Amino acid sequence: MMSSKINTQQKILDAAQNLFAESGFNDTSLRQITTKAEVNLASVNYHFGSKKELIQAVLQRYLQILMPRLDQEFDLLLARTKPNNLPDVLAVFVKPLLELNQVQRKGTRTFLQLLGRGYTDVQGHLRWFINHHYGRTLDKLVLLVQQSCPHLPQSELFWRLHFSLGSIVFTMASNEALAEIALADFDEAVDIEGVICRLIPYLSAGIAAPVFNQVTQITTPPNMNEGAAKRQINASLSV
Amino acid sequence: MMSSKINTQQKILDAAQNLFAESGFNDTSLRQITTKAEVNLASVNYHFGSKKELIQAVLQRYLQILMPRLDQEFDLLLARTKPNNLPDVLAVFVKPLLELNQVQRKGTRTFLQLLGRGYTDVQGHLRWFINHHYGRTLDKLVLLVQQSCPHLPQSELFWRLHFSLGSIVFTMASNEALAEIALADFDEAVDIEGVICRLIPYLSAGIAAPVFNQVTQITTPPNMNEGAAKRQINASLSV
DNA sequence: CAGTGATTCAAACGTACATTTCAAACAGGT
DNA sequence: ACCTGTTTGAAATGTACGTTTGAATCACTG
Repeated sequence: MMSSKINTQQKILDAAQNLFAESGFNDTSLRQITTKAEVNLASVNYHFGSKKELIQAVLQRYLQILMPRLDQEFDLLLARTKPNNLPDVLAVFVKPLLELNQVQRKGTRTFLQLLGRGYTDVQGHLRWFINHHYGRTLDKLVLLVQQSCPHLPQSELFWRLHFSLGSIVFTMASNEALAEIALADFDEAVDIEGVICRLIPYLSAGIAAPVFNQVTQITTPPNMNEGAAKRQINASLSV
Repeated sequence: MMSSKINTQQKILDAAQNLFAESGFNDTSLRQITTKAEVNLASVNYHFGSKKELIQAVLQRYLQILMPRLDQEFDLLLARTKPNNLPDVLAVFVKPLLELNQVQRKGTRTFLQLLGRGYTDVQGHLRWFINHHYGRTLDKLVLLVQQSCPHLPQSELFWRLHFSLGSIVFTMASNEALAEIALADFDEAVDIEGVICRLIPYLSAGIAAPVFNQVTQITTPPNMNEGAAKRQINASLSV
């Protein structure tokens, strides 16, 4: 039935992932993708059904490798008797992320850019898609961060995790431009690994920062309902 | 010649700013804008020339108020003999930003959302527009941060300022959704002021975090050229 | 109140998009 | 070699967009 022509799907996925990473999902047309992939325009709808599903397939190629790896790293940390400190928790991302380079050339950079696009472009279906498939893993991450920052109220943690997500996503979306500037002005060749390593101390310090009681803040007494809190932190963490 | 019908431009600007803030520039059509503003479709091109120029006009309404205020705050800090600490530098944003609420209801939130959209949507002309008009003011900010963090190499500062920009921009772009979650799960009504106040300790700690010498990092010796560095940090800071 | 320039309006233009259609080309099994 | 189901190809469909057009309407001046 099928054999030698499997690669049409691959050609589409490869072309799509690079164009998506460069220009975002909304600003990349199926015509650009099929032209670059040297396949017929109708192939995308034939093989993937729709543009939406193509976007999900492109991300899924990386997620199905990354997420199980992260999951097992999280389990290792959770199994420890002593609580982990925050930099160690964040550091577990490094290896699984860099292993994506073995999946595909520049895989790590591409995946992170795609993740950034998933947030900044309006792609509600991606949010749902990721959380539906990998919500359990994300739960473990939130738990680990909570354990490593026991002094932080849940609400503060919620905001800081999103601040962090913003740093990551924004940096990765504009990653190439930033790397070029860094190279030109500081003679520093910063690859994706370098950026990740620079992010960790920044994020660790930010997340664990002392809570500052602001003058103007009129906060309702923290009256939160426990279970929903964690679920929602993680739900909104996914794309 | 003109008198009572000035408000067509205002109606367009008001409708456009809210739709832009909600859905981004690319995903808001002139038809949506003119429908909401209850004006004719052709009015936008008649009064503003093009969609691009409308986008700039929407942002300009806030920038021309905010930036001079920031500029004078920066000058005050720069005039001090003792170096300022980082939280104080970042804190000067609070008042000028909140004053935008007097310009328009929910002005602060709207402006920050628009700024976020300016980054996440691909709007190269906005980058140029802001830097062209307000580059001098941004220079002063970079200088202040440098002074308050003398232990940081320029390249590290460069990256951390962008990490911070990502936090701000991303948080503001998804501000409403986050605020809703916070309200539902933590019984915390977090307005835009609350978010800004939460951001400051996070950003301060992140930017000023100790530099961590990563194992894997193979960095070329810091060989930077002084003037270009500052210029580029700020150039890439603008939208 | 006639005339003039600024504004509004409905309609159309040209372009780009995702998706559909259906015939042609292709494969593997018998 | 022939059928059968899978994949490709070129073309068309329908929708939405930003922009342009030219006549109609308005507001003001002389």
